[in-house]
Amino acid sequence: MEHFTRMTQPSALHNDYERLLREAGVRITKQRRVILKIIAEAADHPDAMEIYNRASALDASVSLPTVYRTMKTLEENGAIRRHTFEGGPSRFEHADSEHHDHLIDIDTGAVIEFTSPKIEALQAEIAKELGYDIVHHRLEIYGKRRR
Amino acid sequence: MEHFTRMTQPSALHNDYERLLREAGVRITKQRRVILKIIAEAADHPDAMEIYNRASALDASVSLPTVYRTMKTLEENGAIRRHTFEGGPSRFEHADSEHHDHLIDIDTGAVIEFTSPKIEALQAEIAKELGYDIVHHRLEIYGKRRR
DNA sequence: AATGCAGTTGATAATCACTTGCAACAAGTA
DNA sequence: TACTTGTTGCAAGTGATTATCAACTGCATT
Repeated sequence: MEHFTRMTQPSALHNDYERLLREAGVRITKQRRVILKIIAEAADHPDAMEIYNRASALDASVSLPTVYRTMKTLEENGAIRRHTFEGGPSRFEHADSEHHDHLIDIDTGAVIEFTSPKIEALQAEIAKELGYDIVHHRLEIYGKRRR
Repeated sequence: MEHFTRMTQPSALHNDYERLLREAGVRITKQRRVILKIIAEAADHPDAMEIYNRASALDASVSLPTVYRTMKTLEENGAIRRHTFEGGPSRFEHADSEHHDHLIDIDTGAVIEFTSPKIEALQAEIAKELGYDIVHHRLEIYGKRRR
């Protein structure tokens, strides 16, 4: 079998990201620290509002605009990945995991992660043939659970 | 080589769609006829505003809300396909072509279509393994032209 | 530890991409 | 031609995200 699946694991690497961000000239404010913690511990793919809700519970000083600004900053620094699934708001996940694609359960919104080196290889081949360098790509399968 | 590419071809199948839509109980108003024509003749992937602009040039009585409403109706009846590429508004194309995926030029927004039966097969295999039936999927490669 | 300043923040307003409410209108059938 | 019901334009509303701006705060320096 050439592809495999996994569920996101909570990780405690936010301190590593703090170091990384600091080195990139990003100040570690208490709001960012809280948001970073939320992301690091999330086993799902929360959107900005959900991150705001979770963060507010830990520190009432976090505002929604700051969540959005922070997500952009973290994305630019490679600390998180942004997913724009169909019809909904952006959803985020920490970036300290291997690249993977998503299968979205149309009925529940649940997200299952998977990777397929073969598909990756085929994509690279196609891009090359068209004269392009891949910056990134997105593969989403929308499905219904078979029963 | 198992995959191939093609550019969208203008087609004059809008009359077929008129029949199809009528049979589905959708009234063919002059606004819808104009929009259908725009879509049928488009060789690119215009968004709602662009369709509105092109339609307005042919018939000033077409409004933006009607474009949006019509796109939804056409999508529900399988006359068009909607694409939600990253960061931008929905873009549309007529549905009388084979399924294909997209390579988006990050610098110009240009869209190149391609298909890869191998990738399709791998996706089916993955979904099956996860216990899902594929409703639809989306594969987008974002790249920069190699020079 | 106190200082200075550029980066950050919260509150508020604005923007973008759509969507909805509603009265006037027009397709397609009787 | 009349009728019935779907459609339309306009204006207002929504949801997600971004911009403005004065007040604030990391953090490098003194």
